[in-house]
Amino acid sequence: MNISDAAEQSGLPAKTIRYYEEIGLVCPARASNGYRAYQESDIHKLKFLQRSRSLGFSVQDCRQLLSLYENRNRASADVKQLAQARLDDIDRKLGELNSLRDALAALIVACRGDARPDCPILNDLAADDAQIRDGESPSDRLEGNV
Amino acid sequence: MNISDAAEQSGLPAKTIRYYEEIGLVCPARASNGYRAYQESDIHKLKFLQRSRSLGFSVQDCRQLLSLYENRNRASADVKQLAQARLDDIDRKLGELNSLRDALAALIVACRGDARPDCPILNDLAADDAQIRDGESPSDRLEGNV
DNA sequence: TTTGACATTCTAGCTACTGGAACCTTTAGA
DNA sequence: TCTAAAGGTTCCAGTAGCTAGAATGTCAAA
Repeated sequence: MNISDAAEQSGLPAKTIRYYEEIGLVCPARASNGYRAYQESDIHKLKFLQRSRSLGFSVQDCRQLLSLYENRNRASADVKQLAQARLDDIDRKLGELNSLRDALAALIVACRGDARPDCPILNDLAADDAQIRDGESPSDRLEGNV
Repeated sequence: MNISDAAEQSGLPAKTIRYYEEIGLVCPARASNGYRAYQESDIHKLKFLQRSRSLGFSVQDCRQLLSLYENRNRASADVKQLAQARLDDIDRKLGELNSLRDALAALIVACRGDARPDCPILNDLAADDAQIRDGESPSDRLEGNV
């Protein structure tokens, strides 16, 4: 099976599949012409990756999950621990996003949004006590943008 | 004022402040020894950036907000529009994260988490119908990890 | 004078891809 | 059989927003 079929079956772009090979996640055999030749087992792994990535696991997490998946002597506790850590991340992020949302929504409501220059949003952003008000250090900030 | 004072007053790491200069956000004067010399107005801008970044605006958004902030003829509608777009982003992301959370939480509950290998989490990740089940294309995925 | 804290520039790395160029192979049609 | 298109290959560069670290210069206090 060539890479475009693998892409279709796994739901991943071909570029991504090549990238996963580059970082050693799924390394298919090669045909005599140099083309990648995907087996069913490779497709299975790619689907596994697609699904775990879509659940927000990092590529490193996926690597671990994949090796647990292939290990017949695994303990389900190990998997659960990984998943729980992810859930904790998500909950933390949800908390941050929710308070962000509230802060922003409040500013938007307060702004008339007309042709005049005075704007509570800008006033808030420029306020001298901004840092004290939300008491946040740079390192607390969200890791990725929305 | 040297960069470390600017860092302290703005709540941003010095490295970040240099980066902001590199991308043309805040470009302070230079002293005769080559050190960056921050004025009050620079500090003000840095604080503005710190606050708007902490509200999740992208650096590009911040650039716009900063220029609106400095434009006495601005219309508050322009600012409001930017903020509203951000809010929409956040709401979309909250929706995604919430469903992610639910899916993951359900899997975790179902997993015994003991020394045995059988694990509903892995089963789900490996399921053949995973893509159909959540009907998601690769491009729909969350832009950043948690 | 020396030491240490601070400043400078530069390069490289992080995540997880993505786009594009230059080139090779296969396949379908005239 | 020739040709053109579609697909494959590798490699390099870029994305966002910093961050780490090296090599070096400057300044203030003991």
